[in-house]
Amino acid sequence: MNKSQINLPKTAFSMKANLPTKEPEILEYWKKINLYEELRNKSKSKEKFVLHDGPPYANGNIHMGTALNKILKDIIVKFHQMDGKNSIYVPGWDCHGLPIEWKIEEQYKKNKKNKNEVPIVEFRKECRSFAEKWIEVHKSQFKRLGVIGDWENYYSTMSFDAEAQIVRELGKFLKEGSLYRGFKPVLWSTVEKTALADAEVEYKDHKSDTIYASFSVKSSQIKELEDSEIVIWTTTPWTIPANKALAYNDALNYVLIKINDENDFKNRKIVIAEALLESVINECSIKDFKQIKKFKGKELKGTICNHPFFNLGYDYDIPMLQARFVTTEQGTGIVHCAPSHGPDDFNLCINNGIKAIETVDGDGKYTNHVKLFEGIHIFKANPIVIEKLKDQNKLLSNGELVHSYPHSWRSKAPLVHRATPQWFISMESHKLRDKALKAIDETTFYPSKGKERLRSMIETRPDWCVSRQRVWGVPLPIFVNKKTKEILIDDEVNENIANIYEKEGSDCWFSDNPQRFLGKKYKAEDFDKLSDIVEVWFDSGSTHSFVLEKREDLKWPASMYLEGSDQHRGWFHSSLLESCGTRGRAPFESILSHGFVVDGKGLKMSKSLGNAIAPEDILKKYGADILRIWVASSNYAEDLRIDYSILDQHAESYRKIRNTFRYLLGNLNDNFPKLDLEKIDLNKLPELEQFMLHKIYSLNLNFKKYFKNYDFHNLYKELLNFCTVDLSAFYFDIRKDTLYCDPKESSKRQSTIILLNIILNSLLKWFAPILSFTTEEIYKLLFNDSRSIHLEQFLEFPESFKNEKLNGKWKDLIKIRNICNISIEEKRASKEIGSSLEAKIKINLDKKLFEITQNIDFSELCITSSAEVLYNEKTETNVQTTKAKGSKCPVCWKITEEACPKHSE
RNA sequence: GGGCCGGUAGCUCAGUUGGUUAGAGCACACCCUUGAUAAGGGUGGGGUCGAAAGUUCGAGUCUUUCUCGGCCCA
Repeated sequence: MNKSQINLPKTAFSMKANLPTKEPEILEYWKKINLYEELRNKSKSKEKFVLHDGPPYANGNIHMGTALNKILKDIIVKFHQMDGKNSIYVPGWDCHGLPIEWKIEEQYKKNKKNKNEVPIVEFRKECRSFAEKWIEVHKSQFKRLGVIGDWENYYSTMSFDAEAQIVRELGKFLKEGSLYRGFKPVLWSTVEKTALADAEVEYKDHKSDTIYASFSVKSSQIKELEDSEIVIWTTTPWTIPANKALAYNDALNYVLIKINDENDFKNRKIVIAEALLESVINECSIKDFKQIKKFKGKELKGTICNHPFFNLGYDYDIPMLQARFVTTEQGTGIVHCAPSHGPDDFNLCINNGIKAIETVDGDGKYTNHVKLFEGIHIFKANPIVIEKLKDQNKLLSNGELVHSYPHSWRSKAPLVHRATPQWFISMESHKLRDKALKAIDETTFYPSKGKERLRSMIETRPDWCVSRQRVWGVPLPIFVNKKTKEILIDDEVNENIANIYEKEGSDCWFSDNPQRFLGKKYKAEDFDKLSDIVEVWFDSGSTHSFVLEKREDLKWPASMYLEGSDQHRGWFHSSLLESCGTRGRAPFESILSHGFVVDGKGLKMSKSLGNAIAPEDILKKYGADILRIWVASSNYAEDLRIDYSILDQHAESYRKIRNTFRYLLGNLNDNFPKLDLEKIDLNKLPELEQFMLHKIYSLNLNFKKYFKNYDFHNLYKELLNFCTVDLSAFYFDIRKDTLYCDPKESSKRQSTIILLNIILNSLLKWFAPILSFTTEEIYKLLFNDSRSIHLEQFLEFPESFKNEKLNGKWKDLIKIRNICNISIEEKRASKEIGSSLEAKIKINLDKKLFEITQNIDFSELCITSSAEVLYNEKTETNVQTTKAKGSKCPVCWKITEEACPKHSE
């Protein structure tokens, strides 16, 4: 063999990746070969793994969070597919809801169009086409990330079959009786007679009447309070008739004072927060008083009061309840609660078993639930309330206050919180809470802390309000009997509505004669048809029913739901409740939740900070595979940091991996014969090759372990370390000599080629779920026919590859090698030698090490020109390096005093 | 403001039931190589484990407080 015959690597696989241009070509290729259909055909008979897509909202471009979510899903789906499952991913979109309504309304505003003059059906059509447009945009953006799924047959919450199924699902709650009509305060305009969303509210100054009113204590565990009064302050005197409770704060200090002034309050004792004493005595002009007692808020527990209008028929108990929202910013430190007229009030009361009722009608007039005030408009009620408080001797003081107050953006009229009829699913009536808690126990959570998070929310949440007074959504399919006020519960009617929606969608609810939905059994004139829509969380909470259950290719329950950790309150939550209510168990077997994408410093991404990175920019600069590495290498159990320096680092790792592949391909000259791993005669391989097979075998065990726990950052780290430590710096470096300089037919070189073949095959498959594009690029280069790496399975390695004894021995050898390197480095630093091939090493070993190294050529291992091993019991392992003498072989570059034994003919 | 989660080298991550001098890869510095070459190899520096206090013979690990950050709620 002479210099002209050395085997240098040669491959068509370029060092430069050029991902931003190459990846779209691969996407075209996947489209051409119908990869998704191929995958399904190939694995038809296999066990299913169904990752059910949590639908993103069809609005706006995708951001890093969405990209992370989709890539993580794709990585998991691909892992299961290659692990021998039929791993199916059907993407979906959430389409109904307020944000899209606003977008359309904004367009109306720009074009000076009035929403109220547009027929509902027409408005809804615009919402629908808006959502359709964004689905298409999202689709192409998600595909670009390398996500493989059934993009042609995606699901959406606005498809006719979805709308129909949502009606059927609601029908189940209706029939069961857990769906009931209740009341809940919403921001209401008595001018437009409609509810307003937060975004439709303008805050501006408003002059309100203020009162200090007193509630006499009926009973309390503080003895001195029993003939005292609790004083509250409010800017909405008209809500006093709806008062049901008083709120205090455990953490505050309160005082009991006795008033000595000559007026109606002489000799009366009142309770207020200590911190507000001064402002109260000023505002109420209390000149002469005496503090009787000071106590902690928590002592107020259990105190019951009487309503100021007790003697006018308001003879129910007013309990005092602890609430954190009570502060000492204003007022008296005790807050009057009308559950029908404030969200805080409502929540506090509902948690203490006090429900809101309809106290005010849509026009703003008191209903017959409010004694003495029925028919009076609330905006005219303040003077009457004040008058009656005075009559009852319960008014300490009154005045006026100009403060910021919510107004309608349209009519500019002041708004009120008004308890409106809403539809709730009870957490208790049919044990929904218990069912859900049990279902949580039966679910596997990744990471495990997700379980507690979801559980604590389910444990404390109030009944589920599923109605909204909006337009863009599935209409609540409910009729109420005009006379009896009873809800119509009839499967036939419900199914009739569902069937109609299935054919034409739900728009007809707003336009068609109600008789059409009621059928022949009932007369439309006997019923009120609801005009509410279903809240969108019920929509997406029902996806399992119209996607998983309905589609033949999927299965119910899903193998996994995977979303950001905010979805513990969102989709995980609503899906769990919906499914437990209708089917008694969760629609998922496992939940994987991931953290949020934050910037390099751990701060959230925001426009104002200017730290946001768009997926699009990353794709342009680096390519999807780099982004996929970022996903795989980050610990999704916590927040995921990203910035350009982090991406640069991953791009660097990518280059290392790519060059590992390039070395393999180059030395194989792009030839890749299929090997039967079982048939390899291990005894014919050199020990180094046997050791590497053991490495591959044990790496594969770790790989499986990590994958099973969805522990991708450790999995990726292990793969990367294998490339850098075990291959590049060790095996590849050592075997370069054999590959370049040994004859092609030599058994040592052929053994090396076998190993390269196995390593290439392993790496391709291990990396395929993560580096979906690059592994495909290589696969295409090796097999020039219509196949894809993603149609392959992970390799199974024969157990014979496992060799713990050899592994132990080679661990020692590598330790010795490291000591050799340090010794060589000394000579290099002192400029005695340059390349390690200029070195000659003498290694002193103790007896044990000496014995295991009998058959080892350290000149090969350490890439030196020669190596001598000596047995020396007294010293620890040590190495002496000297400069090799002789001449350099032009083929293998080893320096020998005689002619090169291998390369002189 | 409340609930939950988190803070280990410049970066991404390990660190078992508390137990030697806290690890890996990347990045960085220096050197070598020029037959993986816009590659490859070797050596090395770098951490009061967010802060403080406590429990303990011993704390990155357990407790408390504080601080910073994230999610959810108000």
